[in-house]
Amino acid sequence: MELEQLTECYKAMADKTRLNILALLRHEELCVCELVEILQMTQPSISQHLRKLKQAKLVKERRNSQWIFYSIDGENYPFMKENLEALPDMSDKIEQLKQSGGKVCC
Amino acid sequence: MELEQLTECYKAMADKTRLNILALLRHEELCVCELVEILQMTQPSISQHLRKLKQAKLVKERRNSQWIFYSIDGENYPFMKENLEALPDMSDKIEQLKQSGGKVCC
DNA sequence: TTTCTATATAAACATATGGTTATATACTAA
DNA sequence: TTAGTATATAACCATATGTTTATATAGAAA
Repeated sequence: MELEQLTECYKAMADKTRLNILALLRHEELCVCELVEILQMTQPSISQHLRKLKQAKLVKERRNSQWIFYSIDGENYPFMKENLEALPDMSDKIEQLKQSGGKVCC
Repeated sequence: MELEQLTECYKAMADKTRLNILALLRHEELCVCELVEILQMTQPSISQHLRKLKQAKLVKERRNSQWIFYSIDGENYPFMKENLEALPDMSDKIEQLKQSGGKVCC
């Protein structure tokens, strides 16, 4: 692959918050406000991290009325499956969100 | 794996020069002055990139008299093999170095 | 229309990062 | 020992990055 695109990919992954987002999206698609709730960060910060992940083609978005759902876009790098599998399991965070009523959405 | 260590790994890979170094080391171990010659960068710059790669456990070093040879350390991340395979082939650069007498070493 | 919610964008600022120059360290050879 | 080569480190500077606050945009509901 081209070094430029690979660099952009790894730059997108070179941040703890963004790896957290990817680890969460491995379980299911989530909207911005759900990520804000789980990661306890401000909405603009999450939005800007998502923009970087989207520009690097690591996630894709889907609008549903006023919500925008983000999910993993696993087709753009031949090594991405193995990389995502190395991320920690975050199912407890998702479960927590559902039980606190934060899911459904927002 | 731990997010902290994964972040350090991807930070180490999030630079074009360092991806170039990894792509070169895929072919064979190289010393600092050979990398300086191939990449046409200053010696301190290459040294500092190598330090980052070493701290992230992506490369290891071996001293041989006054030279220090760097090579891939592929055992620390389960996904590294696939990631390295996506790097561009640089055998022409290695070949060029050998033909110009830059090899043997320094 | 107006209001509310969800998300994106912009501006400002502090910190991190990469390159350069100068210097230090380690080893070799004379 | 001294001189030369290979590499590492430190200081400095310019640029990149992440966070915050404020504001803009888009859609839903009244």
